[in-house]
Amino acid sequence: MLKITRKVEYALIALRHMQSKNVDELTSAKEIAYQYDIPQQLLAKTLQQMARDSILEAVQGPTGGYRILAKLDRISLKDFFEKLEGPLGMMDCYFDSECIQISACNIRAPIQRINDNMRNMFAQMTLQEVTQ
Amino acid sequence: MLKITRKVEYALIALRHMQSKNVDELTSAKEIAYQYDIPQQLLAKTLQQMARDSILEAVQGPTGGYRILAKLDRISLKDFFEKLEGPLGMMDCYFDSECIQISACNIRAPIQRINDNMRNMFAQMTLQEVTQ
DNA sequence: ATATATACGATTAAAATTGTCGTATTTATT
DNA sequence: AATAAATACGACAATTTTAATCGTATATAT
Repeated sequence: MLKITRKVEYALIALRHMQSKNVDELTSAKEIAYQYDIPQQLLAKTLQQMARDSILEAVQGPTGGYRILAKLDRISLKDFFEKLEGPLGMMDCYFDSECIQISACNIRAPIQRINDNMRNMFAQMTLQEVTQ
Repeated sequence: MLKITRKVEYALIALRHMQSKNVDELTSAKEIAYQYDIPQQLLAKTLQQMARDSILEAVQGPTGGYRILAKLDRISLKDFFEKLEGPLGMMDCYFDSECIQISACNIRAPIQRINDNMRNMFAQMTLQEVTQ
């Protein structure tokens, strides 16, 4: 429970790797996959998604690759997680509830309190803090 | 990602239900399962585990059931989660690491920082706060 | 032209979670 | 003593989620 996914893990590894380079230098999926022993295609999809989310910039063609586009100190960990994985809730009913039992449920409110604390925590940490 | 499990969910529902009763009154797994539409056997196992962990007291035989044994304001959410689900880490390498890539890994330290924050947060919330 | 990179939908594989089954034990009630 | 209703718990099955792969298209430097 309460685990991050490989997708997030790979994304963080990639960002950290890119941060150790010059800002406009390109890094290919292959390079990262090889260096950290990550499935290349899967990593590539994650990088592509980050590009769609304007966190990275992608350059096609040979000699292409990715570089960091966004200001990482402006992106909270909460936003980052939600960009990659969708809404961040400890229970699905936090957002859209198709739970029929909802009227009988006696823990919705307390869970939401925990959840708010967690979201708050991740809202206060920036990507920069994590990848610097 | 970062979801609590049904086991924890059912445990919280059960505790909250029991807290609405007299302290020494017994509640059967059947009663809770029926009222909240939870698989009875699964709930029973969770209650049994809580009994092993001295959170609940179990009474056998017909008219038997469970009652709250522990002081819920003395149990942190972190301890509660760990009793039910084992070590609480956002990545498995937080505890025992069989990750071969570990020397190449560039995010172990940052992830541990996030993790410490999360553990800290759950260490500061008590079960009482959640189920009251 | 060719090689090498990104782009991405569809599918498969693996792992984790969730739920069920079967059987044993305890004990209040008759 | 017999019965019924509860807990106890290991083993198994089903389901869901996550992770990984496949196939094909597109872009572009050489």
